[in-house]
Amino acid sequence: MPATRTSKRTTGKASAPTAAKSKAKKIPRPENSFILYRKDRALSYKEEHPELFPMKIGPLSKIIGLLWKEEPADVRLGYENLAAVKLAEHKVMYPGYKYHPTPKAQKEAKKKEAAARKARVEEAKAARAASRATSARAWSTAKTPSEAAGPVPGPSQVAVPRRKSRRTSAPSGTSTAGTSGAKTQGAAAPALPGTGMFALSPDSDAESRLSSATPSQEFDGETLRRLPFPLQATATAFVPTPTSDDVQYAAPSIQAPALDASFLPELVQGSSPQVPDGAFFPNPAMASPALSSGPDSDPLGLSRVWYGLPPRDIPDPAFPAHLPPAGLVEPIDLQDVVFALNNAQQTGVAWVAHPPQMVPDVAPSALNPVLDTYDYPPANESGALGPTMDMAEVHPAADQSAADASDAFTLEDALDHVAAEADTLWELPSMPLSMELVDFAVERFFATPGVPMEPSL
DNA sequence: GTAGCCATACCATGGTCACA
DNA sequence: TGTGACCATGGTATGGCTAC
Repeated sequence: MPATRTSKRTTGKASAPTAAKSKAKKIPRPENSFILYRKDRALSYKEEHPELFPMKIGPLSKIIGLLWKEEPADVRLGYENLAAVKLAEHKVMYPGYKYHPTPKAQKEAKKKEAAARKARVEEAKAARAASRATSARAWSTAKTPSEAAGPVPGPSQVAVPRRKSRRTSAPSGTSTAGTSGAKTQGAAAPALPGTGMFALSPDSDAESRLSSATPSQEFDGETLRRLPFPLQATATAFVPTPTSDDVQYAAPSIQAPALDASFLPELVQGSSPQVPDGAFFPNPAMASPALSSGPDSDPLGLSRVWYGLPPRDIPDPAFPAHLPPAGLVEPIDLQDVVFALNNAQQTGVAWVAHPPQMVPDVAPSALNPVLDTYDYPPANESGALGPTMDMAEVHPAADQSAADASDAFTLEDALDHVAAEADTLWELPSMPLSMELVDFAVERFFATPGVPMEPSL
């Protein structure tokens, strides 16, 4: 159950400094829905009202707070979904993370200590000033330089020891923090050792190992497979995305009753009267058992894990009706898992879909040239249609995907991929993502072949 | 003396924690 | 269980500190 806000800072005192800015090593908290909204809205507000800028953060936050309250429910829900995904990503990136706010007493003690330090410095400054004044007077009346030097300075006149420099060896201009971009580059961006061992682990050392890694290092395909996002190890055939209209045509026989592990069945290889042997089906009910799946029939391991429908609810400009090119192979990442599970929970339909333009009384082959390659045979008596794929097309595409994955790949690329996907999430249908669902998706993610670490959730 | 780095303060809302 | 506090984000101003 989400906690309700019970208090609000009204003291006028500032919050602690942004951790991401002040301490590169500290793991930042996951962003909540409002913070994500604020980030987006500040940019758009600046575009809408350039005459009001530069504007201080205080007034801008007030304005955005008001706008947030006035936003329709679906917009807020979109950001809540996005926050849920960010939370899931955060759990994957920092499996052992736990929020530890500094107790008030400790904070105040620290503040007191800082104030005392400041007072000491001021005192030393004053002493130096007094010393200079004394010296000047002595010099003005001195007959010789040795006389002008005056007495040996006392302890209070000795300069305060300088603390060790915090300056790094980075060239100037590289540490202009404060922009969102700074988080994905430089020291703030966790990177990996080139050996392929990803420094994510469920223990508390993960933080230091992440921060000590070298940015902008390139990684081979094996390393890439170990990255949390995208999940290359479970590359699988793309299935057209269902829309809300599709749900009503879904086959009753494959509706999932509840959210559990049975939502993640193996992809079934089989055949049907309409498609060639070897096509992949998302559900056993849709494929005859003529062919069985296995390493021989599935050399690329495409049937290893089937996580559900990739969440491509956003129209693909390249193809009508969201249809990807035949044989397109996409990696499935955590976002996909969360979406698929959420969709399953909300609609009870996880696996069956047909193109949005398809209606039951129209023959699939009459609809779209794309269907020359795609085939959507009736799955059962209810007329529900299930997607299948021509594996003669899929396998070469999978080959290409594997080749791409073997290319040198920077962590920055992977992070960009995640960020780009997250940016589109607000367009998802209005469905709340429960924390249970997120946790479940994360657990499934870590159970995936190719992901080396177990989470300690 | 100055350039550059860093921390802090300002503000909003929501999630999370410790404590009574 | 309720409450209060911290902290996540953004850009700018300001001041302290260090290196040159």
